[in-house]
Amino acid sequence: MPPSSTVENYLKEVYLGVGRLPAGATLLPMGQLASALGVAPGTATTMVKALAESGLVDYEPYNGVRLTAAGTRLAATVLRRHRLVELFLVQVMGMRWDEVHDDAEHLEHVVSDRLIDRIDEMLGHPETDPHGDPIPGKEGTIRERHFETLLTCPVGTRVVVARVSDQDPVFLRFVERHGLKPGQVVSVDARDEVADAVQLRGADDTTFTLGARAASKLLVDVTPEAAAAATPSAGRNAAPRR
Amino acid sequence: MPPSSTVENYLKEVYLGVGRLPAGATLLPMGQLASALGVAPGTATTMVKALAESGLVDYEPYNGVRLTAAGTRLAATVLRRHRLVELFLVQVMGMRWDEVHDDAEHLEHVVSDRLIDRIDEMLGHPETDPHGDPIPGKEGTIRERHFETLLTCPVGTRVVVARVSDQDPVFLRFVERHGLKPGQVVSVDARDEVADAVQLRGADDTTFTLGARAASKLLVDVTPEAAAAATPSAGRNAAPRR
DNA sequence: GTTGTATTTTTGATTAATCAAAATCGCCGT
DNA sequence: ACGGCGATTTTGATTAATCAAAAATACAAC
Repeated sequence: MPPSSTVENYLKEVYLGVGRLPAGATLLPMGQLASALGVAPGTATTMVKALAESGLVDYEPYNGVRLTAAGTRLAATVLRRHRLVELFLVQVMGMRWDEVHDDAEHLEHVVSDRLIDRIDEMLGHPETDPHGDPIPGKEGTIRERHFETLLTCPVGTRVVVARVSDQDPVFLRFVERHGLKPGQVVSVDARDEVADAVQLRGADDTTFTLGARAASKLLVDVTPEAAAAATPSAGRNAAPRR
Repeated sequence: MPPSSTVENYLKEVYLGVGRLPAGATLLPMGQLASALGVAPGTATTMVKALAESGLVDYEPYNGVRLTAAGTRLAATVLRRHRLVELFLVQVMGMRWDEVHDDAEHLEHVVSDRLIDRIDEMLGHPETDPHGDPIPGKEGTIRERHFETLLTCPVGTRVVVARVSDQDPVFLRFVERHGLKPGQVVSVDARDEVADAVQLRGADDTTFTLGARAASKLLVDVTPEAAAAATPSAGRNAAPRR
């Protein structure tokens, strides 16, 4: 009776899906859950009813799902495994940050507590994974910080990329090429509402443009302390230099 | 259509089961397969028929199963993943050799080719895992060496433990305590057929007794080269000293 | 208010893997 | 050669997860 991979995935997606909801909303519509999981709507409904039965989610027919405390705890441990594994694959195994997601997606369901603790220890109890996503604590605690995005942050100030909220390898490689990995510094030169784009200036003073959709996937830390602490060119979690 | 974990497990157990068959036999009885997998006999029959349909095994009703060439190749890649993972957990993650089996049992079904290649490379393309079991090659080739056991090897000569054919943690810890890990030297002082036991002398000249059942699980290399090459006290694949 | 549309739920089936228990088979021993 | 017993196969059901398509529902628009 450990939860099946399927159950773990549902809980994980409910957690992530609720996080992406517009401010104020707390119920994830079934359609969104179904498409995040790549299953038919009816499948999600059936499964969610079962999860509600087990006390892992609250389910309001026609309105959506939300995690209970127990469900949140479980989702957090899955996310913890996923993110620790991703960071491990980058830092220890020397894999690229854009190629670790799929392996992590599978490994998150099978690594034992003993092994995940070993990984956590080996990485020095890290707080975030290579994409800047927070790593939940051992007891299922998640500290989600709030960030601006390149679409909402003040123009002209140097900000530090904190998190990239898209796992697509193509996008991640693009982000890397432009020096936008978590930990790297950038500033918004201008923002053009009409053109739906932002003008950016990287640490090396090169400028480039990003569409609004892409810009909104780059979460940034606007506090002065962050800018001060940031390494000018190299991001965190880079592959081990030798 | 990658093979399911279940299929991989069936193929793996057919491979291992056939290996344990008395000399001459090549067909693994369904009962043995079923109990190795922990399923009811009928379940094994049903599944094996399906595997035969897919051309992975030869199935002779009432006689047993055997792998086809295709089945052998698949079994080898599963075994390769399992054994590389076990060695990785010991060498890189610093886990004990008696606690890695269960993790490997799960991981063997989910590690990607890319990751397993990375592990293989990181370990320097090892030939055997911590228990001395051979690691199949990338292309599904398995080189099984033939070994004597402490029950059949010559009395009085120094031999090198090559392989321990039992994954039980309790037994493995016992083996370790007595300096019988793969790579370590031992010699048989005497063998008593009636008492069903062997008198052993370890590298440090301590003597102890092993029952026949246990002795037969310790495969040894009796060639003089092996004895010459062996480190007197430390076995291969020991945890990284620091 | 009625109606339309998009979303959600229901329904009925399917697939993979399993079990328990009944039926069957192979073969050993006298 | 035959009876019986242990191993194997069959049978009938079950569980988890899924889909397609039909039915129901919510809500916004008119």
